[in-house]
Amino acid sequence: MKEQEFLLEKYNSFNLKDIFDCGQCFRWNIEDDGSYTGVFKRNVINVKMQNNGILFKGICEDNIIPTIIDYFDLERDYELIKSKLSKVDGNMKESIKYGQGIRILNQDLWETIISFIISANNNIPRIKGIIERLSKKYGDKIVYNGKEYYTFPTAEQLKDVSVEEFRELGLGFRDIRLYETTKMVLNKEVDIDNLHNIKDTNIVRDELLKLSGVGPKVADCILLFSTLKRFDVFPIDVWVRRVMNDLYIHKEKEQDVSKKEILKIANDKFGDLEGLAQQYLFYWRRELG
DNA sequence: ACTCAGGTATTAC
DNA sequence: GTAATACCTGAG
Repeated sequence: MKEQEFLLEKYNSFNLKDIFDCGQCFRWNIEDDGSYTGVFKRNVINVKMQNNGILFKGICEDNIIPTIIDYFDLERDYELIKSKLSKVDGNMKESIKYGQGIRILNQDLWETIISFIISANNNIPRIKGIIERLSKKYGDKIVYNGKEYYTFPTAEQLKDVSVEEFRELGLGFRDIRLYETTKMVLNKEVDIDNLHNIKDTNIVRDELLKLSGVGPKVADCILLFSTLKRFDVFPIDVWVRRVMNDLYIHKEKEQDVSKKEILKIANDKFGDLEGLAQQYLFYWRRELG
């Protein structure tokens, strides 16, 4: 397959660090020149900021232009979203200033499901390591610029992997969850392709919750970060609980803050953009500690 | 040795 | 329904 290029000259709300470090993805890595290289679907792409625009370059299965527009969510008006959210209050305005270049990627649903099951009670370096080993062992190899990259394995490619083999990748207690979820997806106990056709986010969430290893937080991450692209969700992890307590609730112990009260405040304040609001707040708080 | 990290599943009121 | 507890692993 030959290399393709796409130079995006006009853009806004686009910053590589903000996009790749805001916690939504695990397979993009920074290069020595400050560009990032990542694998998604069967594509290996390098993204580089230049003075004349953003250069996307790499191995792309289909035409690179629509592929990039779709994956980087380039048709959505983030400037409008940010201006709406900035009006909510000073906190939101501050967090948006910090993460002004965030875009929520349209990541493959299956990959997002597995990745966030792996993320449970885990840390980012280890999550990334597991995903790379999983891809190297069961995905397909793609060579680009003399280096080897691996596609994220499909459910079909994980069909015959045993619980023990999953554990050898360093998955820990998540081994059985990957095993069971792979089976459930393959036998269509949960028909994940059909989820895109369901309008009501709550119904989609209930479907995702049937999967092993998918609880409320992971389900909301999948809804927000995959091609399902629901913004009416508010994934609550330790950072979000912390920032919401500090800004709006002010309890002595953040562990005492209930999920319910966080969700109510989030919905009251941010409405149908609460998913985006969560991402700005999460990134802001986690980066500043 | 011990704690912690993008939670979930299981068990017991 | 809600609360308490165990859980792989590896880095600090």
